[in-house]
Amino acid sequence: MTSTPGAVDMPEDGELKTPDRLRRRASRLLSHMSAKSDRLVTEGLARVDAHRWHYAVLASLEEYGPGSQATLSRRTGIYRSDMVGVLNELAGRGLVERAPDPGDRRRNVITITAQGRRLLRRLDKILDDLHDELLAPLLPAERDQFVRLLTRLLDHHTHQARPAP
Amino acid sequence: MTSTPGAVDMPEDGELKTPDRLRRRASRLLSHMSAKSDRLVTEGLARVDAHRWHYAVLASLEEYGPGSQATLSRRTGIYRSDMVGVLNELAGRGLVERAPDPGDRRRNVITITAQGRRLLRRLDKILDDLHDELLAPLLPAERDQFVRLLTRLLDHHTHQARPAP
DNA sequence: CCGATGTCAGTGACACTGAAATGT
DNA sequence: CACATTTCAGTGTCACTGACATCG
Repeated sequence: MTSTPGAVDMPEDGELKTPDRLRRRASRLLSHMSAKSDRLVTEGLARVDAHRWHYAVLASLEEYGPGSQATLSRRTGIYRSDMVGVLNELAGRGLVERAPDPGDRRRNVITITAQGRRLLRRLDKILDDLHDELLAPLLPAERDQFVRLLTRLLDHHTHQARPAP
Repeated sequence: MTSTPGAVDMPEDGELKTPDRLRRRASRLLSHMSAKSDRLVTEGLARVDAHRWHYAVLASLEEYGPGSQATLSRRTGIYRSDMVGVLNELAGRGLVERAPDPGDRRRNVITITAQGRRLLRRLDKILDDLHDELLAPLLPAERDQFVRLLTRLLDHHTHQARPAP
């Protein structure tokens, strides 16, 4: 047993009766839930030797079309510096093509390949299942609302201009 | 200007007309939103020389009463390895007291001090403001629902027994 | 002997910085 | 010249592991 005679009694989180609305801060909920979600997705994708940024880049390419590395960076939220390595990976696996932009010789134009599209289909299915697991306790309507609320929050904070770097 | 004559046209995220429901995955929304939230809170607390775990530990102590380090660890989600350093910090600032548990000589009992409570009040106010900023685009009722949905999700995934370590 | 606790040393992932080379 | 792009070489943070000594 956990309790020892004479020892100080220490209530755990689970033993609480009333939900502590005071301390259940949205920021903490977000942090912890995001950690769970990240682990779930990362592990799910690792089972097929894929990573989160694989999906992010491939999906972005299919949705918005080819783009420079800086463009992809802005679309996916992956830093320009890190994008280099990600694209090395993806190009090495034949999932994207990296070619110099004839119109602006600073840039590379990244294009998704047929193989990239095939992997994307597969990852999409896997992510559908993982999201079913992630959002399991919510009804379909609640899932929609959750996504809508999150989207509005994120849009608000990304369209907010950042202080000059 | 961004566009150069002859260069490949690359739509950015902001120029899109229809919201891409396909790609707006909950996991990605959570990750990105959590990142924003974490930065907001971290920066806000840094302005008064405090950290996220300061608040987590102090709030946990005030809500649930004194506890061992392992107990605090479970309540706050901070790893028990990391809790050592956190408590060194807090004890060094006179915000908590660390005393051996007479009933179980393995444990330390951590208690919040009067000064700790004072800081907690202050941090609570600061966090209230930060959350107003964080949840700005949502109406009060929507904020409640957002927190409720998050809470249900998190509860589901934390009460799920983890595979044996 | 098994398990919980407090501690330390260390790892891996990731967001982010700084700076250089090249081009507009 | 100021600015954008690609790249590389870092830093800091944080969740997490492994191991150890102490104790129940």
